[in-house]
Amino acid sequence: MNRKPPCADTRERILATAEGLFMERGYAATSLRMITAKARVNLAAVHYHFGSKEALIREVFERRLGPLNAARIAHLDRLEAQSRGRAPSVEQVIEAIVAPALQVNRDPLAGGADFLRLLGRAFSEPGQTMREILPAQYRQVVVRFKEALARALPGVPDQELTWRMHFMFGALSYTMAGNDALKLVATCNLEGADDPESIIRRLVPFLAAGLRAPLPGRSEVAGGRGAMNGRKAA
Amino acid sequence: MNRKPPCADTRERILATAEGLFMERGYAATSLRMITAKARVNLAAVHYHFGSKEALIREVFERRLGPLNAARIAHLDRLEAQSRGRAPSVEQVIEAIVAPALQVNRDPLAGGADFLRLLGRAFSEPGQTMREILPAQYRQVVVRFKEALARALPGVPDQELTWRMHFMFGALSYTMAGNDALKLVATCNLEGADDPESIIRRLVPFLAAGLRAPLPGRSEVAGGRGAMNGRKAA
DNA sequence: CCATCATTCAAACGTTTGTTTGAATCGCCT
DNA sequence: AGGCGATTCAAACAAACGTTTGAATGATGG
Repeated sequence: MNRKPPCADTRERILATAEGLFMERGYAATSLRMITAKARVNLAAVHYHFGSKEALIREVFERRLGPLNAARIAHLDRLEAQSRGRAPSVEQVIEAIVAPALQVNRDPLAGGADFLRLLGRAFSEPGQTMREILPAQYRQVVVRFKEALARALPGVPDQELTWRMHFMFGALSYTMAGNDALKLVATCNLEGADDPESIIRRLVPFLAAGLRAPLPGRSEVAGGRGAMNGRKAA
Repeated sequence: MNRKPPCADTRERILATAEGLFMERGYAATSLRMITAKARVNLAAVHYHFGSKEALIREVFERRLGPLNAARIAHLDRLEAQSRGRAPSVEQVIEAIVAPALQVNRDPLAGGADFLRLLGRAFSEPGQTMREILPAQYRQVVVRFKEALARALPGVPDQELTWRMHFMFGALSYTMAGNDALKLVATCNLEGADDPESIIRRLVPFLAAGLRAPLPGRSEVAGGRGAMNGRKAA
């Protein structure tokens, strides 16, 4: 089966190196020669093992995103099994999305911070490739978590919930990708920027409050001057 | 002064075409030949008018982002002048960020939706260029709006507010860039996705509620099962 | 021990990339 | 008219790109 010439981890080293380079330079700006040089691998090896550059990035994503989203759904399953009858809270549902990502961050073998930053960028990256990979990988997650959030937020209409989930994924992917963008606008030193757990501890309440926000009025954009704390409208 | 050969709008046509192509294909994946061909302009014209490809994208951003952020600060100035003594509300401050972008969206001469989507992607795009352009263009905006939000949210500590602004910019830029990413995860048809005003009407309450969220506890991530509507903690 | 197969390797393939060049073109001012 | 300066243009540049090829390599199974 496995013929093992001097180094048989060629495949793995290509994937790991490509992951890092795609993260810090982007897909289009990363050449196969950069990857193979840094991985100390022959240029032709990438075509031998993957077939093309596009097939390579496809595999870089699928091997990470599959387990991550599976862990999210498993977390949600566990949550709904524990609390029989009663629906899990908004915070718990959000944590089921965020905690698996946090675990990936901690585990370099699962991709570590590199993959999370790459993933955060993938959503806003153009090109046909990502528009094929991401929907396939996320469809099930979106359906399941929207159901769970709908149960936790019975007062929020379907359309409104869809939008708020969209905003939530925005803040989430931006935060995951953001170690760079963060410093762009940071006037003061962000302490704890290197500690993902403290970021999560701040992000979850933010998102939960946003999801529970009072429903927007029919016409005007801004609430009155005195618009005060989140009081559910309906 | 202005010698006007048959077409003197060469510069402008390059900028407009580059804006559109960078938006839909990304910076690295857009070649000068694509731009000059679509703009019906000679290839060498871009080097004559701008000097290099990087200088071109730099100008694409600066001519749009400058006025946009200036309008945001002007909006905030007007807001603070009107309400003497009392601090503007969170919703009003958020609207000062969002409304000028909405106006850009409506006005094709100011860049239109193309530039907003390009801008939304710019934050998560790698490369040294963006890490030089964006901080310079946004520094003043961040400082001013953080001051305004701090006055509107006296209970939120400085560190916490910085993070929440980060989350806010995330949801905002993701939403602006998102007409593509939107369809990625949308299981049901998002009505109003083409109407920016209705998006804003949903986004502002979401962000305001997130900014006003109860402060996170010291240790645990998720609130209790019964964690209910936004009650300010401190 | 030789044949076999998966893997590695150096070299080259034809395109496309950003950039440069030098001559042609055109409106303006004296 | 005529020369000037700004602009356009076709052509070429070297470099880098993704991809392909065909021979070397080395462990495995008959």
